[in-house]
Amino acid sequence: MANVARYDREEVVRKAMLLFWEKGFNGTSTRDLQRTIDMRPGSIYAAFGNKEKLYGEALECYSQEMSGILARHIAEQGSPLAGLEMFFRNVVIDRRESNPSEVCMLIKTLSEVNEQQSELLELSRELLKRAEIRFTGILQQARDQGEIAATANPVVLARHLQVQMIGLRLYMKTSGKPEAVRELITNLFKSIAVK
Amino acid sequence: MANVARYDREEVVRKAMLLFWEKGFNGTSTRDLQRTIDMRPGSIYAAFGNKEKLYGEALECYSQEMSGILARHIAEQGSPLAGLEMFFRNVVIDRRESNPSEVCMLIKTLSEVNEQQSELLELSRELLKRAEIRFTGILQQARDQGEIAATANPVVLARHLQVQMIGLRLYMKTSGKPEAVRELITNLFKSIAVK
DNA sequence: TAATAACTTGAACTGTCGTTCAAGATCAAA
DNA sequence: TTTGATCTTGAACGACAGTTCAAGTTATTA
Repeated sequence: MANVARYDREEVVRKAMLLFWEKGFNGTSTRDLQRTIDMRPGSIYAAFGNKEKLYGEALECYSQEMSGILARHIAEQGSPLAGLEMFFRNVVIDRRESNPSEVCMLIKTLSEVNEQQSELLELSRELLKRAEIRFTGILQQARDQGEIAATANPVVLARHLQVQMIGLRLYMKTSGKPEAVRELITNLFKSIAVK
Repeated sequence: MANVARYDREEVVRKAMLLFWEKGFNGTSTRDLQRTIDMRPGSIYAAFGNKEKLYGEALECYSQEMSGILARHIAEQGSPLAGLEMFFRNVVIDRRESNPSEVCMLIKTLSEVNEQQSELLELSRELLKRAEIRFTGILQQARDQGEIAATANPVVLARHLQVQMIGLRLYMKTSGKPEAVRELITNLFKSIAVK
């Protein structure tokens, strides 16, 4: 064939994701990117097309990581509802300082990007929708196992959880009060659990 | 003394606010601003210092507007809790298309801005804190009037409302489902009201 | 009416942006 | 060992960013 790429695409996308997550789309310059992923402009544009498409791949990478974290918590707890609660605590409170940003990358994108990057807007909507569907499935399991009321509606509850996840992470960044947020999460799951 | 400014400062800041709210800090160029507020660079920099300071004034203008809207709803409803609920419906659902953005401008700032504009970060934190204190006061009134349980904690409840307001507005933009969001708001206020 | 302080104008500066592309390097196949 | 397709390099492009400032305009004061 010919010369073969000298970079690991997954690794590169992950590094780009961390930078984009921290600085946002407009806040990240292509020169920032070049340094971070250690590639020259020509290679980047040959591999990814442009900045927007690379950001798109970074968004998908972010989604996969979050999805993996959720799966791990559910497996560890051996219970859908307890797994969800641990996931909330972990993402909103514990990881807030080691992560590039306290805010969900999908939400950052949704609130930053305008109509000129409508593909990114649609992609973040799509990925958030998938997360909600994921929540719905987990809540159905919780209902089947009697962890939440048999009359509860998993679809409505999943929407509720999405609102909480979005709101809590931003409130964490706003207030800087982990104890207050911990209390809010506890109350949230108390109000969901079967009484 | 001498020549007098030919622009109305309040009006100019309000126009700048609407543009910044729509496009964000990094997404708004000074030339965008020049066109929108109809001032030349020299005048802008003489009046406001720089882009960041103008953005700061825009943030305060935004806060005042939101605060006014809340006050009007409470006055109209003649009840703290009903006023709050109408405020939520109005801001999250009714005004979403006429506003420059569906997302709260303070939250947009908080999630976009980095350490290089730490003044703006601190300012949005401060203004969000004021909003929360405002909520606390209203909830205290609601408790005094027996609209919520006498055992309810207005401070914790105000935090809860902040999380909801942030989450609901972003979820509205994510999902594009006003009916689902309306249901979430109804549930929220049902869960708060005295049973 | 002349002087002067305040405000406005817009060209221009320096720096950085996203992106392109010709030239060089690399490796599998012939 | 030569060929040739593929990938890498980094200088360079035009556009636009935030900001400055000398020159011009305006209205008040003396």
